[in-house]
Amino acid sequence: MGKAVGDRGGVVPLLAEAFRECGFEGASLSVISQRTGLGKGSLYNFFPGGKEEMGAAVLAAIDAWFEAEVFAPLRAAGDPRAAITAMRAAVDAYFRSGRRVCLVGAFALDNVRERFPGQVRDYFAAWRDALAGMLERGGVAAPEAREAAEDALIQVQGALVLCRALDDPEVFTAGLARMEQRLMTLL
Amino acid sequence: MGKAVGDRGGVVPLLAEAFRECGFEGASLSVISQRTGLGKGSLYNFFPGGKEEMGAAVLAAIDAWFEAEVFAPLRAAGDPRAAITAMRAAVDAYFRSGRRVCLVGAFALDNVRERFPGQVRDYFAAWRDALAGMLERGGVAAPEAREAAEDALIQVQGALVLCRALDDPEVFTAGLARMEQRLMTLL
DNA sequence: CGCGCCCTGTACCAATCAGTACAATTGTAC
DNA sequence: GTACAATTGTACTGATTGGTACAGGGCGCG
Repeated sequence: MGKAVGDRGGVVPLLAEAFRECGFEGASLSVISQRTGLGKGSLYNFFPGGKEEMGAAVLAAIDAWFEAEVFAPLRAAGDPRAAITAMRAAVDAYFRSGRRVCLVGAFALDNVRERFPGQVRDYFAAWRDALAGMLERGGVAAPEAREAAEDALIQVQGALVLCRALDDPEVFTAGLARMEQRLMTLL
Repeated sequence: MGKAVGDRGGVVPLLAEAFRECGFEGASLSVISQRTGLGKGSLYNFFPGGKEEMGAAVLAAIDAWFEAEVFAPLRAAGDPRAAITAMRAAVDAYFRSGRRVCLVGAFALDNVRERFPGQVRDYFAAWRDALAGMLERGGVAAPEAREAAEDALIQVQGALVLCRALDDPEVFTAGLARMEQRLMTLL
Protein backbone atom coordinates (compact mmCIF):
# COMPACT_ATOMS: atom_id res chain seq x y z
CA MET A 1 0.00 0.00 0.00
CA GLY A 2 2.69 2.45 -0.84
CA LYS A 3 4.98 4.32 1.46
CA ALA A 4 4.34 7.23 3.79
CA VAL A 5 7.67 7.72 5.51
CA GLY A 6 10.94 7.08 3.75
CA ASP A 7 12.96 5.75 6.62
CA ARG A 8 12.33 5.37 10.27
CA GLY A 9 14.28 8.52 10.95
CA GLY A 10 11.25 10.70 10.47
CA VAL A 11 9.24 8.73 12.98
CA VAL A 12 11.65 8.94 15.89
CA PRO A 13 10.82 12.52 16.92
CA LEU A 14 7.13 11.64 17.01
CA LEU A 15 7.95 8.59 19.10
CA ALA A 16 10.00 10.73 21.44
CA GLU A 17 7.15 13.15 21.96
CA ALA A 18 4.75 10.28 22.62
CA PHE A 19 7.11 8.79 25.23
CA ARG A 20 7.62 12.20 26.81
CA GLU A 21 3.93 12.87 27.18
CA CYS A 22 2.73 9.41 28.15
CA GLY A 23 5.80 7.75 29.61
CA PHE A 24 7.31 4.58 28.23
CA GLU A 25 4.75 2.20 29.70
CA GLY A 26 1.93 4.65 29.17
CA ALA A 27 2.65 5.01 25.47
CA SER A 28 0.75 2.00 24.22
CA LEU A 29 1.07 0.82 20.67
CA SER A 30 -2.34 2.27 19.91
CA VAL A 31 -1.35 5.79 21.00
CA ILE A 32 1.98 5.41 19.23
CA SER A 33 0.15 4.36 16.11
CA GLN A 34 -2.16 7.35 16.46
CA ARG A 35 0.61 9.88 17.13
CA THR A 36 2.82 8.71 14.29
CA GLY A 37 0.00 7.98 11.86
CA LEU A 38 1.59 4.60 11.21
CA GLY A 39 -0.17 1.27 11.53
CA LYS A 40 1.25 -1.57 13.51
CA GLY A 41 2.53 -3.15 10.33
CA SER A 42 4.71 -0.17 9.54
CA LEU A 43 5.88 0.25 13.11
CA TYR A 44 7.04 -3.34 13.35
CA ASN A 45 8.56 -3.05 9.92
CA PHE A 46 10.73 -0.14 11.06
CA PHE A 47 11.29 -1.44 14.57
CA PRO A 48 11.21 -5.25 14.52
CA GLY A 49 12.17 -5.24 18.18
CA GLY A 50 8.91 -3.54 19.18
CA LYS A 51 8.68 -0.90 21.88
CA GLU A 52 12.10 -1.86 23.19
CA GLU A 53 13.72 -0.91 19.91
CA MET A 54 11.61 2.23 19.65
CA GLY A 55 12.80 3.33 23.07
CA ALA A 56 16.41 2.63 22.18
CA ALA A 57 16.07 4.54 18.92
CA VAL A 58 14.58 7.52 20.72
CA LEU A 59 17.33 7.52 23.33
CA ALA A 60 19.93 7.28 20.58
CA ALA A 61 18.37 10.23 18.75
CA ILE A 62 18.32 12.33 21.91
CA ASP A 63 21.93 11.43 22.59
CA ALA A 64 22.86 12.36 19.04
CA TRP A 65 21.18 15.73 19.36
CA PHE A 66 22.93 16.57 22.60
CA GLU A 67 26.20 15.23 21.24
CA ALA A 68 26.02 17.63 18.31
CA GLU A 69 24.45 20.65 20.01
CA VAL A 70 25.80 20.47 23.54
CA PHE A 71 28.59 17.98 24.18
CA ALA A 72 30.68 18.71 21.07
CA PRO A 73 30.60 22.50 21.55
CA LEU A 74 31.68 21.96 25.15
CA ARG A 75 34.62 19.85 24.01
CA ALA A 76 35.67 22.31 21.34
CA ALA A 77 38.28 24.85 22.30
CA GLY A 78 36.92 28.35 22.83
CA ASP A 79 35.98 30.90 25.41
CA PRO A 80 34.71 28.91 28.43
CA ARG A 81 32.28 31.62 29.46
CA ALA A 82 30.77 31.73 26.00
CA ALA A 83 30.54 27.94 26.01
CA ILE A 84 28.60 28.00 29.26
CA THR A 85 26.16 30.58 27.96
CA ALA A 86 25.72 28.58 24.77
CA MET A 87 25.01 25.43 26.77
CA ARG A 88 22.42 27.23 28.83
CA ALA A 89 20.73 28.55 25.72
CA ALA A 90 20.70 25.16 24.02
CA VAL A 91 19.30 23.42 27.09
CA ASP A 92 16.64 26.07 27.60
CA ALA A 93 15.62 25.79 23.97
CA TYR A 94 15.56 22.00 24.00
CA PHE A 95 13.39 21.73 27.08
CA ARG A 96 11.20 24.58 25.87
CA SER A 97 11.74 26.49 29.10
CA GLY A 98 10.58 23.56 31.16
CA ARG A 99 7.47 22.70 29.19
CA ARG A 100 9.27 19.68 27.82
CA VAL A 101 10.44 16.80 30.00
CA CYS A 102 13.84 15.13 29.90
CA LEU A 103 13.04 11.65 28.69
CA VAL A 104 16.37 10.31 29.87
CA GLY A 105 15.76 11.69 33.34
CA ALA A 106 12.25 10.25 33.40
CA PHE A 107 13.61 6.87 32.34
CA ALA A 108 16.22 7.10 35.10
CA LEU A 109 13.56 7.54 37.77
CA ASP A 110 11.21 4.98 36.33
CA ASN A 111 11.88 1.30 36.29
CA VAL A 112 12.33 1.43 32.51
CA ARG A 113 15.84 2.43 33.42
CA GLU A 114 16.68 -1.24 33.75
CA ARG A 115 15.77 -1.76 30.13
CA PHE A 116 18.22 0.83 28.82
CA PRO A 117 20.89 0.87 31.48
CA GLY A 118 23.83 1.78 29.28
CA GLN A 119 22.15 4.52 27.27
CA VAL A 120 20.83 6.37 30.31
CA ARG A 121 24.14 6.28 32.12
CA ASP A 122 26.20 7.17 29.05
CA TYR A 123 24.07 10.22 28.27
CA PHE A 124 24.67 11.79 31.65
CA ALA A 125 28.27 10.62 31.88
CA ALA A 126 29.08 12.14 28.49
CA TRP A 127 27.48 15.43 29.47
CA ARG A 128 29.26 15.54 32.80
CA ASP A 129 32.64 14.67 31.30
CA ALA A 130 32.34 17.20 28.48
CA LEU A 131 31.38 19.94 30.90
CA ALA A 132 34.09 19.00 33.40
CA GLY A 133 36.70 18.94 30.66
CA MET A 134 35.72 22.42 29.56
CA LEU A 135 35.99 23.73 33.10
CA GLU A 136 39.42 22.18 33.43
CA ARG A 137 40.57 23.93 30.29
CA GLY A 138 39.25 27.09 31.93
CA GLY A 139 41.64 26.57 34.81
CA VAL A 140 39.48 24.64 37.30
CA ALA A 141 41.15 21.75 39.08
CA ALA A 142 39.93 18.31 38.04
CA PRO A 143 38.02 17.31 41.20
CA GLU A 144 36.29 20.67 41.47
CA ALA A 145 35.46 20.60 37.77
CA ARG A 146 33.86 17.21 38.05
CA GLU A 147 31.84 18.21 41.09
CA ALA A 148 30.69 21.42 39.44
CA ALA A 149 29.66 19.52 36.32
CA GLU A 150 27.65 17.04 38.34
CA ASP A 151 26.06 19.92 40.19
CA ALA A 152 25.06 21.58 36.94
CA LEU A 153 23.37 18.41 35.69
CA ILE A 154 21.60 18.04 39.00
CA GLN A 155 20.23 21.54 38.66
CA VAL A 156 18.91 20.93 35.17
CA GLN A 157 17.16 17.71 36.14
CA GLY A 158 15.89 19.03 39.44
CA ALA A 159 14.59 22.17 37.82
CA LEU A 160 12.63 20.07 35.33
CA VAL A 161 11.06 18.04 38.13
CA LEU A 162 10.13 21.01 40.29
CA CYS A 163 8.96 23.01 37.30
CA ARG A 164 6.51 20.26 36.38
CA ALA A 165 5.44 19.66 39.95
CA LEU A 166 4.67 23.32 40.65
CA ASP A 167 3.49 23.87 37.10
CA ASP A 168 5.53 27.04 36.96
CA PRO A 169 7.89 27.56 33.98
CA GLU A 170 9.63 30.33 35.89
CA VAL A 171 11.11 27.69 38.21
CA PHE A 172 13.00 26.14 35.32
CA THR A 173 14.24 29.41 33.89
CA ALA A 174 15.44 30.63 37.27
CA GLY A 175 17.12 27.31 37.98
CA LEU A 176 19.02 27.41 34.71
CA ALA A 177 20.10 30.97 35.42
CA ARG A 178 21.52 29.92 38.80
CA MET A 179 23.34 27.04 37.13
CA GLU A 180 24.94 29.38 34.63
CA GLN A 181 25.90 31.86 37.30
CA ARG A 182 27.51 29.22 39.50
CA LEU A 183 29.58 27.89 36.65
CA MET A 184 30.67 31.41 35.78
CA THR A 185 31.95 32.18 39.25
CA LEU A 186 34.31 29.24 38.95
CA LEU A 187 36.15 30.76 36.03
CA MET B 1 -11.64 -15.80 55.94
CA GLY B 2 -10.50 -13.74 58.85
CA LYS B 3 -8.43 -10.65 58.89
CA ALA B 4 -4.76 -10.19 58.15
CA VAL B 5 -4.30 -6.45 58.43
CA GLY B 6 -6.32 -4.39 60.87
CA ASP B 7 -6.76 -1.25 58.85
CA ARG B 8 -5.47 -0.12 55.54
CA GLY B 9 -2.80 1.91 57.28
CA GLY B 10 -0.44 -1.02 57.44
CA VAL B 11 -0.71 -1.63 53.72
CA VAL B 12 0.17 1.86 52.55
CA PRO B 13 3.96 1.56 53.08
CA LEU B 14 3.99 -1.64 51.05
CA LEU B 15 1.99 0.08 48.33
CA ALA B 16 4.43 2.97 48.36
CA GLU B 17 7.38 0.65 47.90
CA ALA B 18 5.62 -1.12 45.05
CA PHE B 19 4.91 2.19 43.30
CA ARG B 20 8.47 3.34 43.87
CA GLU B 21 9.98 0.24 42.36
CA CYS B 22 7.57 -0.33 39.49
CA GLY B 23 6.10 3.09 38.86
CA PHE B 24 2.40 3.84 39.08
CA GLU B 25 1.44 2.30 35.77
CA GLY B 26 3.95 -0.50 36.14
CA ALA B 27 2.58 -1.59 39.50
CA SER B 28 -0.21 -3.83 38.29
CA LEU B 29 -2.77 -5.18 40.68
CA SER B 30 -1.09 -8.56 40.52
CA VAL B 31 2.26 -7.23 41.71
CA ILE B 32 0.50 -5.10 44.30
CA SER B 33 -1.35 -8.17 45.49
CA GLN B 34 1.94 -10.06 45.62
CA ARG B 35 3.87 -7.33 47.44
CA THR B 36 1.19 -6.69 50.02
CA GLY B 37 0.13 -10.29 50.43
CA LEU B 38 -3.47 -9.17 49.99
CA GLY B 39 -5.89 -10.54 47.45
CA LYS B 40 -7.92 -8.37 45.17
CA GLY B 41 -10.87 -8.69 47.47
CA SER B 42 -9.01 -7.15 50.37
CA LEU B 43 -7.44 -4.45 48.25
CA TYR B 44 -10.76 -3.30 46.87
CA ASN B 45 -12.25 -3.57 50.32
CA PHE B 46 -9.67 -1.13 51.70
CA PHE B 47 -9.48 1.01 48.57
CA PRO B 48 -12.85 0.95 46.80
CA GLY B 49 -11.50 3.50 44.36
CA GLY B 50 -8.90 1.08 43.02
CA LYS B 51 -5.39 2.13 42.05
CA GLU B 52 -6.41 5.76 41.99
CA GLU B 53 -7.30 5.65 45.67
CA MET B 54 -4.19 3.65 46.47
CA GLY B 55 -2.04 6.28 44.82
CA ALA B 56 -3.79 9.07 46.67
CA ALA B 57 -3.38 7.22 49.97
CA VAL B 58 0.33 6.72 49.35
CA LEU B 59 0.84 10.37 48.46
CA ALA B 60 -1.08 11.38 51.59
CA ALA B 61 1.10 9.12 53.73
CA ILE B 62 4.29 10.53 52.23
CA ASP B 63 3.02 14.03 52.77
CA ALA B 64 2.15 13.20 56.36
CA TRP B 65 5.65 11.82 57.00
CA PHE B 66 7.35 14.89 55.60
CA GLU B 67 4.92 17.13 57.39
CA ALA B 68 5.86 15.57 60.70
CA GLU B 69 9.56 14.97 60.15
CA VAL B 70 10.60 17.81 57.89
CA PHE B 71 8.08 20.61 57.41
CA ALA B 72 6.99 20.98 61.04
CA PRO B 73 10.56 21.09 62.40
CA LEU B 74 11.36 23.74 59.80
CA ARG B 75 8.39 25.82 60.94
CA ALA B 76 9.24 25.44 64.60
CA ALA B 77 11.34 28.18 66.15
CA GLY B 78 14.94 27.19 66.79
CA ASP B 79 18.46 27.58 65.57
CA PRO B 80 18.24 27.89 61.76
CA ARG B 81 21.57 26.19 61.21
CA ALA B 82 20.54 23.23 63.30
CA ALA B 83 17.24 23.07 61.44
CA ILE B 84 19.05 22.87 58.12
CA THR B 85 21.30 20.09 59.31
CA ALA B 86 18.31 18.23 60.70
CA MET B 87 16.50 18.57 57.37
CA ARG B 88 19.49 17.24 55.52
CA ALA B 89 19.73 14.26 57.84
CA ALA B 90 16.01 13.49 57.57
CA VAL B 91 16.06 13.70 53.79
CA ASP B 92 19.16 11.55 53.51
CA ALA B 93 17.63 8.95 55.78
CA TYR B 94 14.29 8.96 53.97
CA PHE B 95 15.80 8.48 50.53
CA ARG B 96 18.28 5.96 51.89
CA SER B 97 21.21 7.92 50.50
CA GLY B 98 19.72 7.88 47.04
CA ARG B 99 18.77 4.25 46.85
CA ARG B 100 15.16 5.22 47.28
CA VAL B 101 13.28 7.29 44.72
CA CYS B 102 11.05 10.26 45.45
CA LEU B 103 7.63 9.03 44.42
CA VAL B 104 6.24 12.54 44.27
CA GLY B 105 9.04 13.61 41.95
CA ALA B 106 8.52 10.55 39.78
CA PHE B 107 4.81 11.31 39.59
CA ALA B 108 5.61 14.90 38.63
CA LEU B 109 7.69 13.80 35.65
CA ASP B 110 5.33 11.07 34.58
CA ASN B 111 1.89 11.69 33.19
CA VAL B 112 0.35 10.31 36.38
CA ARG B 113 0.87 13.84 37.61
CA GLU B 114 -2.42 14.75 35.98
CA ARG B 115 -4.21 12.26 38.18
CA PHE B 116 -2.97 13.79 41.43
CA PRO B 117 -2.39 17.41 40.49
CA GLY B 118 -3.11 18.96 43.87
CA GLN B 119 -1.18 16.52 46.00
CA VAL B 120 2.00 16.74 43.95
CA ARG B 121 1.98 20.50 43.88
CA ASP B 122 1.05 20.88 47.54
CA TYR B 123 3.86 18.61 48.68
CA PHE B 124 6.55 20.70 47.04
CA ALA B 125 4.85 24.01 47.82
CA ALA B 126 4.61 23.11 51.51
CA TRP B 127 8.27 22.12 51.62
CA ARG B 128 9.37 25.25 49.82
CA ASP B 129 7.27 27.56 52.00
CA ALA B 130 8.38 25.92 55.25
CA LEU B 131 12.03 26.21 54.25
CA ALA B 132 11.67 29.76 53.01
CA GLY B 133 9.93 30.79 56.21
CA MET B 134 12.75 29.36 58.27
CA LEU B 135 15.33 31.23 56.23
CA GLU B 136 13.37 34.45 56.69
CA ARG B 137 13.38 33.97 60.43
CA GLY B 138 17.13 33.54 60.09
CA GLY B 139 17.40 36.99 58.59
CA VAL B 140 17.15 36.29 54.86
CA ALA B 141 14.99 38.62 52.81
CA ALA B 142 11.77 37.11 51.51
CA PRO B 143 12.60 36.92 47.78
CA GLU B 144 16.05 35.47 48.41
CA ALA B 145 14.63 33.01 50.91
CA ARG B 146 12.07 31.75 48.45
CA GLU B 147 14.64 31.39 45.70
CA ALA B 148 17.04 29.56 48.00
CA ALA B 149 14.28 27.21 49.11
CA GLU B 150 13.34 26.41 45.53
CA ASP B 151 16.99 25.84 44.77
CA ALA B 152 17.33 23.41 47.66
CA LEU B 153 14.35 21.37 46.44
CA ILE B 154 15.78 21.37 42.95
CA GLN B 155 19.01 19.98 44.27
CA VAL B 156 17.31 17.17 46.17
CA GLN B 157 15.24 16.11 43.18
CA GLY B 158 18.05 16.52 40.69
CA ALA B 159 20.42 14.56 42.88
CA LEU B 160 17.94 11.71 43.02
CA VAL B 161 17.64 11.64 39.23
CA LEU B 162 21.36 11.80 38.55
CA CYS B 163 22.13 9.34 41.32
CA ARG B 164 19.83 6.77 39.73
CA ALA B 165 21.02 7.52 36.22
CA LEU B 166 24.70 7.11 37.06
CA ASP B 167 23.96 4.40 39.59
CA ASP B 168 26.28 6.11 42.04
CA PRO B 169 24.99 6.80 45.59
CA GLU B 170 27.85 9.20 46.12
CA VAL B 171 26.19 11.62 43.71
CA PHE B 172 23.22 11.95 46.01
CA THR B 173 25.25 12.35 49.18
CA ALA B 174 27.50 14.97 47.61
CA GLY B 175 24.50 16.82 46.20
CA LEU B 176 22.82 16.96 49.59
CA ALA B 177 26.04 18.22 51.15
CA ARG B 178 26.22 21.06 48.63
CA MET B 179 22.61 21.93 49.33
CA GLU B 180 23.29 22.16 53.05
CA GLN B 181 26.40 24.22 52.55
CA ARG B 182 24.65 26.71 50.27
CA LEU B 183 21.84 27.21 52.73
CA MET B 184 24.36 27.70 55.51
CA THR B 185 26.23 30.45 53.71
CA LEU B 186 23.00 32.45 53.55
CA LEU B 187 22.75 32.67 57.31
C1' DC C 1 4.54 -2.82 -19.76
C1' DG C 2 5.46 -6.30 -16.17
C1' DC C 3 8.00 -8.21 -12.53
C1' DG C 4 9.25 -8.16 -7.74
C1' DC C 5 10.16 -6.04 -3.38
C1' DC C 6 9.10 -3.17 0.11
C1' DC C 7 5.53 -1.14 2.63
C1' DT C 8 1.08 -1.12 5.04
C1' DG C 9 -3.71 -2.10 6.81
C1' DT C 10 -6.41 -5.63 9.00
C1' DA C 11 -7.40 -9.50 11.45
C1' DC C 12 -5.94 -12.19 14.90
C1' DC C 13 -3.36 -14.06 19.05
C1' DA C 14 -2.46 -15.20 23.98
C1' DA C 15 -1.61 -12.61 28.00
C1' DT C 16 -2.70 -9.29 31.10
C1' DC C 17 -5.04 -5.27 32.59
C1' DA C 18 -8.36 -3.01 36.22
C1' DG C 19 -12.40 -3.97 38.24
C1' DT C 20 -16.85 -6.73 39.88
C1' DA C 21 -19.48 -10.35 42.13
C1' DC C 22 -20.07 -13.42 45.43
C1' DA C 23 -19.75 -17.10 48.54
C1' DA C 24 -16.95 -18.81 52.14
C1' DT C 25 -14.71 -18.03 56.41
C1' DT C 26 -13.28 -15.74 60.22
C1' DG C 27 -13.33 -12.70 64.57
C1' DT C 28 -16.22 -10.47 67.69
C1' DA C 29 -20.06 -9.06 70.42
C1' DC C 30 -23.65 -10.72 72.84
C1' DG D 1 -23.09 -20.83 71.34
C1' DT D 2 -24.99 -18.10 67.98
C1' DA D 3 -25.76 -14.40 64.92
C1' DC D 4 -23.86 -10.67 62.53
C1' DA D 5 -20.60 -8.09 59.95
C1' DA D 6 -16.21 -7.49 58.27
C1' DT D 7 -12.74 -9.62 55.65
C1' DT D 8 -10.98 -12.46 52.03
C1' DG D 9 -10.00 -15.90 48.09
C1' DT D 10 -11.68 -17.17 43.67
C1' DA D 11 -13.86 -16.86 39.50
C1' DC D 12 -15.25 -13.91 36.18
C1' DT D 13 -15.86 -9.81 33.13
C1' DG D 14 -14.82 -6.81 29.01
C1' DA D 15 -11.21 -4.13 27.45
C1' DT D 16 -6.54 -3.48 26.14
C1' DT D 17 -1.84 -4.90 26.08
C1' DG D 18 2.40 -6.05 22.92
C1' DG D 19 3.18 -8.83 19.16
C1' DT D 20 2.41 -11.94 14.80
C1' DA D 21 0.60 -13.34 10.26
C1' DC D 22 -0.60 -12.32 6.01
C1' DA D 23 -2.71 -10.66 1.95
C1' DG D 24 -2.96 -6.80 -0.93
C1' DG D 25 -1.49 -2.48 -2.91
C1' DG D 26 2.15 0.92 -4.60
C1' DC D 27 6.65 2.03 -6.45
C1' DG D 28 11.09 1.35 -8.71
C1' DC D 29 13.71 -1.16 -11.99
C1' DG D 30 14.01 -3.44 -16.08
